[in-house]
Amino acid sequence: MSSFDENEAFEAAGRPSLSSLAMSARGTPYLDDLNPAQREAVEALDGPVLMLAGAGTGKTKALTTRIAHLLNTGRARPNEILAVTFTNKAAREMKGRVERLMGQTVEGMPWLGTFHAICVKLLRRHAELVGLKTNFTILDTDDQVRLLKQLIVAANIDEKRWPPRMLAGLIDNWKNRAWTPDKVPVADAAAFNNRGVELYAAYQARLKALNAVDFGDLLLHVVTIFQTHADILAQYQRWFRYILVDEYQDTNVAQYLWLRLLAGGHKNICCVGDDDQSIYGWRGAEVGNILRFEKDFPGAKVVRLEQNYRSTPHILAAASGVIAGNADRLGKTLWTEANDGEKVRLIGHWDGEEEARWIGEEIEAMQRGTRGLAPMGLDSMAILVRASHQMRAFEDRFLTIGLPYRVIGGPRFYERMEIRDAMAYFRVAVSPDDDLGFERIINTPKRGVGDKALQSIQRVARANGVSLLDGARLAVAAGELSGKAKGEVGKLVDSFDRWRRLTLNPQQSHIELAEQILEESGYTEMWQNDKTPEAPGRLENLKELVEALEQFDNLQGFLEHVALIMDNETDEAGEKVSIMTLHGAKGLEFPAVFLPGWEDGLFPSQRSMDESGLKGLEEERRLAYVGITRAEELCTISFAANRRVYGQWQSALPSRFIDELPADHVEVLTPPGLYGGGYGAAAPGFGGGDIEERAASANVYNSPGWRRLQERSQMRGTSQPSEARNIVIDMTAVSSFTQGDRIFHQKFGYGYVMAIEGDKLDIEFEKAGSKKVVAKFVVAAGRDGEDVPF
DNA sequence: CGCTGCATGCTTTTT
DNA sequence: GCATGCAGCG
Repeated sequence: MSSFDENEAFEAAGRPSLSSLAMSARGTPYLDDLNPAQREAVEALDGPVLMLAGAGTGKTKALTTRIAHLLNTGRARPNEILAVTFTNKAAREMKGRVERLMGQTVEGMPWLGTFHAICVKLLRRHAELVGLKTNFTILDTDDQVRLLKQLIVAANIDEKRWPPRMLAGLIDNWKNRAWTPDKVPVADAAAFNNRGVELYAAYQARLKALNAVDFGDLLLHVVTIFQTHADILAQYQRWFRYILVDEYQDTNVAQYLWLRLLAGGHKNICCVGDDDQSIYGWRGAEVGNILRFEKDFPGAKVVRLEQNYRSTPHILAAASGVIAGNADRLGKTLWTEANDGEKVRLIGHWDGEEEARWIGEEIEAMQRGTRGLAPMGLDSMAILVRASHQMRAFEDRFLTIGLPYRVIGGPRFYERMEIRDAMAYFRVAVSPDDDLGFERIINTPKRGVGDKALQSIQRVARANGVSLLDGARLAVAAGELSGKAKGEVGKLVDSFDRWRRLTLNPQQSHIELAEQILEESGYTEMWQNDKTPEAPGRLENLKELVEALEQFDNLQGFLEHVALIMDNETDEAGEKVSIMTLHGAKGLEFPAVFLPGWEDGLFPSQRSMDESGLKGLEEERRLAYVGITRAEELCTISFAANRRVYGQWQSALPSRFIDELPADHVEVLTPPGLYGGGYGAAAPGFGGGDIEERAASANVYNSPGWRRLQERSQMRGTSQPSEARNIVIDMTAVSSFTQGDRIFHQKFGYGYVMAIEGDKLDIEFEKAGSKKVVAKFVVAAGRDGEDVPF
């Protein structure tokens, strides 16, 4: 039986009586801070509770106060409370707020964390029950895909018709539903050219051989252990006296089973969520979990948090109007004591670039203070898009006008190529049998070790039943490699031997070792010699990676933790507008929010509707609800008639969600005639109507205003070259650049100044084409790039 | 083995 | 429009 460490020790010591733990003498002042619904949710400590918390209703406050109350009344010790979140950020926030409420650091809430982090902890204790060693490694998506690719090739399947990513998605889905290979239903097993389940089983076998798991396994293995070892399950059921779950609407089947199993004893489970904010169906979340709660947990108490502390009544009404279009809701009515404020604003544009230009100008106006609103800092404003490719229009525009912005989302720190490469070096140094890591870096930087050399090494390794690193060693000794590869691989193997010895030396600083590895492997040098605009950033990231090591005692510890902490906290200083996806905005709030791209096909996304029909449309509608409810004071929705999609111009109709906005709470900014056909003006019954009907009635494209715009836009389009030729070159301008200067720009790379117009430069970039950019965003670069300016 | 040039095919994203 | 991935050549 595996150890229960802190639990066992505690049980052996005997459970202190509840009264001795109770600190009720201190009173419960924190309860006075709550509204009646919140208070009800906090005080209903026993039995199943569903806290239905609408956007901005103080759910984190209720959740954390509930934890404080559990501790304060002596119902549970900190380590007897299981509190799960989806993200590290949410877990951190919760921990911090509990500590503030308790007025002290909560000594160990070891079981407050993400589903995955908690599962890692459980799985390390019981790894042997699913055929793993306790030091198993966690593969990221990249490793997962590379592994699957090997299996697909080995199974003689055409990887072009059946791409590894597709299989990865399929297996993820199955794992989300808690289907082990033997449990995949026959109907689904036909997937992936009839070989899906076979490959899934092969993949699991390979993972076991590598002593590795993927993210899905973390949950699935633990569920399997619980299902097959009643004694172990019973111990945890006893141990976790109270369970709290954040964002319950986002749980998938595996997480749901996990929770049900653990809550099976005390049944003290409190789930917090909002069915209207379920936006992760596409990655396995089941809204059904929250809709079914009362059936799953008979006698459940349902508490609704409906008082909103975030948004104005107009914003709430607009959001409510949209979400009312969904069936199968548990239903909530948000209300607020706030004053009316501004109506939600709606504006149409000719195309996506104009939309970006308008929003840029609007942001600058709001900075100065406009519409009777106080001047707003850029940190108070956000642009929320449906799909990340929409961000480019804004980035381009903001770079041109010199408006500071930050993109939230994007590739996470630990997902970046250079970070993964560096980590692969560390991994192999720490565990020489990490074949995936070795394979990743054997030819990075380029060592002249190509496909053929790698295949020889793999062959030797397999024939001798050893790791790739040892296979490489043997291949070199046996003269299996050609000239260049032989020398290089030999050197690499020697290096790893040396680094390995250093990892085992307790005197060796792991930070210095990490630097040494990156230096000696030639990895740092590779990026120093790289002339692409990304290279400096990558070197910067490597520096950051090494700095992050300081928080750990050794490389091993660092590697173990990092797999789960894919944080992307880029707290770049300075006032900046945030640009992010609607998904990325969940849980955030901003005084002013822009929601561009409300066009049918883009939002709601055509693909979502094609793939998931009405269910997909409803999820898109929830996304619209999430978007609007991020706004505190000012919410601006916009759409464009034309947009470049995959380089192709396409026109679209305004989103059907626009028709669903309640007219009383919307101010249409679009000039009359521009959008005369649909919203408010002409059609009182804009709530209904299918798309064809609206297309027929929308005289948008025939209206005089629209025509005017179109003409203007076309004129602009064709006149640009001549305008450019007429630019007055002002040599006295503030900028210190002259025509013909070679410059460097953070995003666009190298280019030459073609013309100067005030503080704006016309630059012909080597890679990015010609752009207008504010002078302060570029730096002088030497001729032919010999002088990299950092 | 590595580079270049063409064909392809696309949401959303945490862990 | 762009990144990725493959085939073909040096």
